[in-house]
Amino acid sequence: MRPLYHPPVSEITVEGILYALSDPARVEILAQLSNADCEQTCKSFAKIGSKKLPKSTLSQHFKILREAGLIRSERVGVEMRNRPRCSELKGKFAPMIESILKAYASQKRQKA
Amino acid sequence: MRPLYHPPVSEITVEGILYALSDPARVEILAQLSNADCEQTCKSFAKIGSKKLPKSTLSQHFKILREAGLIRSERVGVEMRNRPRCSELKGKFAPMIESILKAYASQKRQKA
DNA sequence: TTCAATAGTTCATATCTCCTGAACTATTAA
DNA sequence: TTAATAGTTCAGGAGATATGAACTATTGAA
Repeated sequence: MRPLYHPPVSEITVEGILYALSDPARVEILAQLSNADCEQTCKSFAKIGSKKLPKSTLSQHFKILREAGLIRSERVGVEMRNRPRCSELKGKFAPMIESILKAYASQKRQKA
Repeated sequence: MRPLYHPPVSEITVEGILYALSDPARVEILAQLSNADCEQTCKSFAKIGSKKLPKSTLSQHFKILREAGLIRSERVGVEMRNRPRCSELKGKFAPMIESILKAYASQKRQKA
């Protein structure tokens, strides 16, 4: 199993971030991860909204978020802990990401 | 030729906007359109960066931006005028879009 | 150790999406 | 009319995405 790749901040791009967040499942994952009290394993996302996702698909989604520079994944025992990298992205991308998550949260609130 | 569809603000979604902006050519188009003095026809985007795009591709890109609610297209004589809809999106999406364009512009500046 | 269980990754492939050349539509001007 | 210009639509192949099956890594128990 090849080691997980986390791009350095200098390699992260706006397009890459937007692409990663262009899938509804992935915005939802990042949004939930950004709630500090959220469980951070892949397993905990087996259901997103009302949709059940197979683990190979989830693994792909996490990989895309990871390689866009949005999250950091770290093995802890048998599971993978994922957390947003936003503290590392200060200034450069954090305002954009925050405004995206804010708009997404507000949209969700309105639908409910 | 079926009439161009412009979604009402109530139908515009965060995911839709992020998807539309997940293609480098499309962020670039929106970014340029957001400069008031930019030429607004499709024709004027036949080259994006160093890449030459065929008009069928461009037409698709404009359609996606339009149907995500990001631009309004209007026929004027033989050509199509496109302008961003951000004034209509006040509050709901404008901050997000602005922060995206800002991050994109700053990234471009840094590369140059 | 070995075995089983759990969590996730990787691979193969079927499906879906996107890009683009070619044909078509709409408008204008000669 | 006809020609020119600007864009749309369509069809096909090329490329991306989703997912079941097989694999890897870690832990805990026998």
